[in-house]
Amino acid sequence: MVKKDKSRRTEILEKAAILFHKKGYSATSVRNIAQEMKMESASLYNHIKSKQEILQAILLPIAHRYTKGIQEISNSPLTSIQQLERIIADQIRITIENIDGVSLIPNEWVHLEKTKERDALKEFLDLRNLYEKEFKKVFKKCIKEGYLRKVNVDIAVFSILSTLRWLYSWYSKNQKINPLVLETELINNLIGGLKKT
Amino acid sequence: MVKKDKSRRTEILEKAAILFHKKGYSATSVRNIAQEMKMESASLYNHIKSKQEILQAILLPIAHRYTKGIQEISNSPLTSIQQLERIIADQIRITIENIDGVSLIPNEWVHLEKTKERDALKEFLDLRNLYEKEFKKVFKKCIKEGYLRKVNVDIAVFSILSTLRWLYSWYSKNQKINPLVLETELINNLIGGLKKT
DNA sequence: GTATAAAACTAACGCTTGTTAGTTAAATAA
DNA sequence: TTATTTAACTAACAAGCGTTAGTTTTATAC
Repeated sequence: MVKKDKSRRTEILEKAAILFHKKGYSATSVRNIAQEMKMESASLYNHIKSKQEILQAILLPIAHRYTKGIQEISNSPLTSIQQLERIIADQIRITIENIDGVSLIPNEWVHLEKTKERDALKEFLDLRNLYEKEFKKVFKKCIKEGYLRKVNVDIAVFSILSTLRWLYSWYSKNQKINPLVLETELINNLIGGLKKT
Repeated sequence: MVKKDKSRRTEILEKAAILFHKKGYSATSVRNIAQEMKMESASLYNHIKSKQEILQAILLPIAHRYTKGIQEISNSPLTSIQQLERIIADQIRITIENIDGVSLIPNEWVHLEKTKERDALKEFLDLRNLYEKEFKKVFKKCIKEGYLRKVNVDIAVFSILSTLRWLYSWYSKNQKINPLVLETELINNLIGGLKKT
């Protein structure tokens, strides 16, 4: 048995992600998604439970992926500064792999709801908090072990994460760039700084 | 004659900005805004032309403010690196002054439309392009004059602007911080970098 | 105090929304 | 071939949307 074709459901999630990316969750109607799938809106409901479920099915796996990634790295035997670099690289990779899905992470999560099946909003925010906590832990270790200057951790981490959150937007318009170049350049800027020494 | 009270219209724009910030333009209904104003939705139309006009009245003045700011600075007799620092400081100040309005800049501009009165979408994008162009110009000058390393300008500028775009989000949750501390710390991180030398 | 203007109200409009019910067509398994 | 499942369809729903019309109340000017 060969690997199953991309399921109809997956197609829907992909099309929806593109539309959500372009217009936002609220401004995208179920009929818009159906049109993109070349079917009637009612037919979508053979594959999905609700519009809300689509959003959850896009966002939550990504949020889990982020958290899993940072935990594996921070538990690895790398030095703290190597860990920090790997964490940044991991985010860049996730973004490039799934631009439209990732594009919803910074803003559209506000439309997650508590449904019968799961409290998606809480689930998302818990994962995000966990991620941020882990990130700060590694960052502090980098300072303590003398790799980084003694800066305000909250401000510095917010600044780095901002760049990574906006990467999807920049990368959408600059896909020609080599991902590896982007990776090294970005890590260099974020950690090493821009000033001539 | 004493200075006129904050007009009812301005109140509406402020309330709307808060709601747009919280839920997004599309998910915010005219009735939501009216409720916040403690009036009926129809009464809003004594003060505004349409929901779309509200969005335009919030976003476009801010966009103009940004562009005016960067142009004044880049035409000043400061050195290139001083200009860069001032541009960053200016953005930080605009953000702090009007958090809810600024919060709409990164994403909600997609809901701007061409109306009878003005092509708000084009107007916004033109301003944004102008801003980015000006920013890159100053940045390149900083490199040319030896203040900054020879980095990829597109990537570095995107990275700095990302941090500034996300500032509203971070600052909403950390208002206790002294704006001036934030300013110096952020400029230092963004330009000077984090690594110990 | 009366006339004018500003800003609220009630009621309703046409349209779009997410979703359900019931039915038919296509694909798969026996 | 027949039975079963999957996935499409048409039609419709109740609720909410932005907005308009017309009216009444409140504030301002003479």
